[in-house]
Amino acid sequence: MNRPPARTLPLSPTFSPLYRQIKELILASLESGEWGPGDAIPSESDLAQRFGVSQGTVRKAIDEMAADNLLVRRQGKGTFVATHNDPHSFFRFLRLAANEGVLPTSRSVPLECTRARAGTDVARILGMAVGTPIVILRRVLYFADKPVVFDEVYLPAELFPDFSLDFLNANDESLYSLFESRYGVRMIRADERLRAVSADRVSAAALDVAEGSPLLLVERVAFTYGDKPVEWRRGFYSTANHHYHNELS
Amino acid sequence: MNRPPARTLPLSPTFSPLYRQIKELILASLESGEWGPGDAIPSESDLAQRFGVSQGTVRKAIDEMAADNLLVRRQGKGTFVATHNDPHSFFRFLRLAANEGVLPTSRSVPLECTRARAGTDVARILGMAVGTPIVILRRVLYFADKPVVFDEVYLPAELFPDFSLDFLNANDESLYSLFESRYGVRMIRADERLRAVSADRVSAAALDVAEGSPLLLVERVAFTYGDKPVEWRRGFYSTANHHYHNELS
DNA sequence: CTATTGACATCTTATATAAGACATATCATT
DNA sequence: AATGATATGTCTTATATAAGATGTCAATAG
Repeated sequence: MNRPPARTLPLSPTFSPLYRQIKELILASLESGEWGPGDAIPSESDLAQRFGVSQGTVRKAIDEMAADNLLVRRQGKGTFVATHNDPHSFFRFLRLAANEGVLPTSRSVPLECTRARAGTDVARILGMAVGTPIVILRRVLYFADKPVVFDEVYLPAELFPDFSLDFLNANDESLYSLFESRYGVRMIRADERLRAVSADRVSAAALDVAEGSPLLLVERVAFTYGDKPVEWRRGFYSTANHHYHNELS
Repeated sequence: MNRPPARTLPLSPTFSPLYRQIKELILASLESGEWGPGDAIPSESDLAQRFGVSQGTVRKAIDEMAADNLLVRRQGKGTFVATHNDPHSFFRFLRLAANEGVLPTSRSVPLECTRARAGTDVARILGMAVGTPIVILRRVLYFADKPVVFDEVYLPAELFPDFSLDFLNANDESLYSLFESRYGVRMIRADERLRAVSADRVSAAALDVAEGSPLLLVERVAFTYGDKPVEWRRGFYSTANHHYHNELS
């Protein structure tokens, strides 16, 4: 039988199996932009040759990255870089569902887009110095012409130049799709914290509910490659006819 | 090289790859109780011989089941049936986190345990006829001696005989751990729907908050093998110092 | 002549099997 | 307490077949 080539196994505290090292290499290529969102990456055997490992090892690395939603396999066609432009993963991060029936098509209405400087909260969450320029976007998501989600989005201004209301109105893609295609910032993971709060004047007005009525507050920190936080979002969900859906396993 | 044995591939609309068929067979053995929670299942090669396939095919089946949290691999020891008794997966379905610091140890205080008959809601959700006997449990979860979660749990009485307050007080395991060890009912998946609601008199009293204050309502349907629903739970979370944590990817 | 069809080659990923090297836990022996 | 045998899962490689997607090209029908 074919003996595998001799390999120096560090066995040290920093040991990681070969397929994971390959995963890191592929990840680096993704991060560097060698293959853009929606592109096909080279075939498994090409990558195997390039990295000097067997096709099965590359396969295992890609398997994990497909499970992480970083890559998408399509039998007979190839393996593709995941993209928020793909209608399939358009609402990958939106866990909203209608209490009955299916979620109707949504409409995003930007309210205002302002420039500011990071306070302590935003600075801590986005890993930046207090006073760093940020962009604040407020918008409402409508479903069947009813306001359901009022979002406040905080972004580092450095990464999103020219971000404006006009720009948003000219594009009807999803926000993350826009981030990806216009600014080259791909969201790959997010952390959410959910609480119940009373509607303040602003969110009550935006969502057309009584001040003080209960709202679901969804605070999200979204990360790009390297676990770098690049968005903080506070979403107020009106949960009279909708709910946040989560599957546990 | 070794040719695989000739195999009748149905290619029909109901085709499923061999490793998935093996998965179903292992699942059937789990469901039948051949290997109980916490037990080690036979080695991959044993299973391969038993099912007449190669070890690698068994491995792929087990890989998926480990990803589904049905099995747990332990290098050098074996593969084990997942259990809610394992401290590791004790709070597998509880997504509660403290706003700052780590979640302190919890204390579960049962309030009442009553018998009733299923109304239309419970009957629909648990897939039973209206009027089927059910058990209703109400309890409060305390963290650092503060009430945080008020739970109403609806169970089919048939599956949970002898369920009573005394019985609960005599056991300080988690509820699912109890279900598993005492009634042989293993929860393997759950669906949750989250909403913000106003505290009614009962939940306000249980959680020591003002009536009308906002609470996070977490409605959960938990399933056992074969996607059979066996628990409906309405949890009211006081989210002043805690939150529901969810990771998206 | 043009458009459609069908056969075919050639990509790709998906599935299946086998085997060697190795890490880790258990247990009996020294 | 240390040693060594054994069993097991893990990691890697190799090979072969199946099947989906797609383009080429010739035959065919209109």
